[in-house]
Amino acid sequence: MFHILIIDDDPYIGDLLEETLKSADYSVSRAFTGTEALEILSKEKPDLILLDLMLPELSGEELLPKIKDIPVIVISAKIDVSNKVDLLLGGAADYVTKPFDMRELLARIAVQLRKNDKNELTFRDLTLYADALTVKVNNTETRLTGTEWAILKLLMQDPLKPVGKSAMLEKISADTPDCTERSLKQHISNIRKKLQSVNGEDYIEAVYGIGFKMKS
Amino acid sequence: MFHILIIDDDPYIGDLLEETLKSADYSVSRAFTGTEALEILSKEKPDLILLDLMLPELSGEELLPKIKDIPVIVISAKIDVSNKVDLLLGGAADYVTKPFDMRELLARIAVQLRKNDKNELTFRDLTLYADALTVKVNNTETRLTGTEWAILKLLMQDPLKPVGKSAMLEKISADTPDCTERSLKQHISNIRKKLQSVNGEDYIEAVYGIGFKMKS
DNA sequence: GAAAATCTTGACGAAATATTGACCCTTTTT
DNA sequence: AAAAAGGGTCAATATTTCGTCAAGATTTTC
Repeated sequence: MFHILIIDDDPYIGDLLEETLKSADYSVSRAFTGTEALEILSKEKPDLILLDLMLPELSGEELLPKIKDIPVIVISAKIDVSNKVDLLLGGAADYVTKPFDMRELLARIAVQLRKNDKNELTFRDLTLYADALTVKVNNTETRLTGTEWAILKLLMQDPLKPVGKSAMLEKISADTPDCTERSLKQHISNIRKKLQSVNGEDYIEAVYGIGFKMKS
Repeated sequence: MFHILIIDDDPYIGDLLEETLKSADYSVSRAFTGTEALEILSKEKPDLILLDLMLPELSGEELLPKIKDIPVIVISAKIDVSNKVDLLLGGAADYVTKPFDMRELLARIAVQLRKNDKNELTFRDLTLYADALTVKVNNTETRLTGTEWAILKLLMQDPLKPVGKSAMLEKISADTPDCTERSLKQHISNIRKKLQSVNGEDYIEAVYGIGFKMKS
């Protein structure tokens, strides 16, 4: 089940949203101020955020840049186009103006969550499965460990772009708190070995001084 | 550069879109009917599709499910919410109603292309990429080392103005603490060599007694 | 609690990158 | 015109990073 954080100081709209989302089978958290939202985000990581711009203390515009890796749908009464453009370019995934139709909002939420939903990731003849901790190389399935899988996923999410070593460590630190650059190197080596054992190819490329990327 | 396919039978709106997109530095293909669109898609794979619903032969609603793995922004005069919802759930990435503001459309396109971070720097036929540590010369990609990239970036940030050697050293000292004017000279030479190996041109010019600038 | 799987760390050769010396050419100064 | 200073490049050396083996530490599984 997907988890959604509603950030809105207006209790009436907030309640309406919460009720609608719950009946659409989402779980919901609530924040009424920007600082409260940050507090919640430090503890839990929702799949999506609904953000009203008019907030006491910390405004929505200030809050948005602080949110990383979670799609944000901005809800606002402001119909000003330049404001809308700024927010979209500033990281918002979508922008809905009040008053909005609840069915449309639900559809736009579904669009954002659809991206997270695909539990397969492919690159050349590699397929990474989300639920099984495995990769298929050339139709041969190979088992990976948890961290190996997490690392390969990071690389395959954006195969063209090198991923920095420190960025990797940060993102996999949840499962392996004391993974260092030293051990990361070893994990990469182990992934290579497992993939190579199938058809002898090396799929990973080092970018000197930066990190790693998929070999294109 | 990103490539966008416009599917619209109205030549006036299509021309307007094409012109706007081109001036925003996208490359553009055009289709005027649904079948024509499918024909184009069998040959090329754009990064994004703008789809008008009112099409002769094959309607936009029928065309949408046939498009796979490419984000589609639907443009339509239909403001009917249930129609909007159906399309969004049916695979559309976004939905914009006519009449629309061109700046907003551009922002929504940028969101789909995740072009939020401007990590490109161009000068003549050079393009410097921030995340990959590469330059494209005449569409041929060449890899640079970290310091080479940092130096070229400084020069390309404003190509007309010469950059002093001491200023360069200061700004790249984070990565290479013991780079001197002596080694800087060598790095410049190495950059030249890499760029020249593509089409024989020298892009860097020395300013006697000061430093370096891009050759204009 | 023993065995197995996984994670981390030390060591060392290989590869990529950075720095330096030598030498010649060009520009500026005297 | 000669001297001095800056610029350009080759080649050698130094330094940093990468890749892997093997061993020890930790966690998971039975």
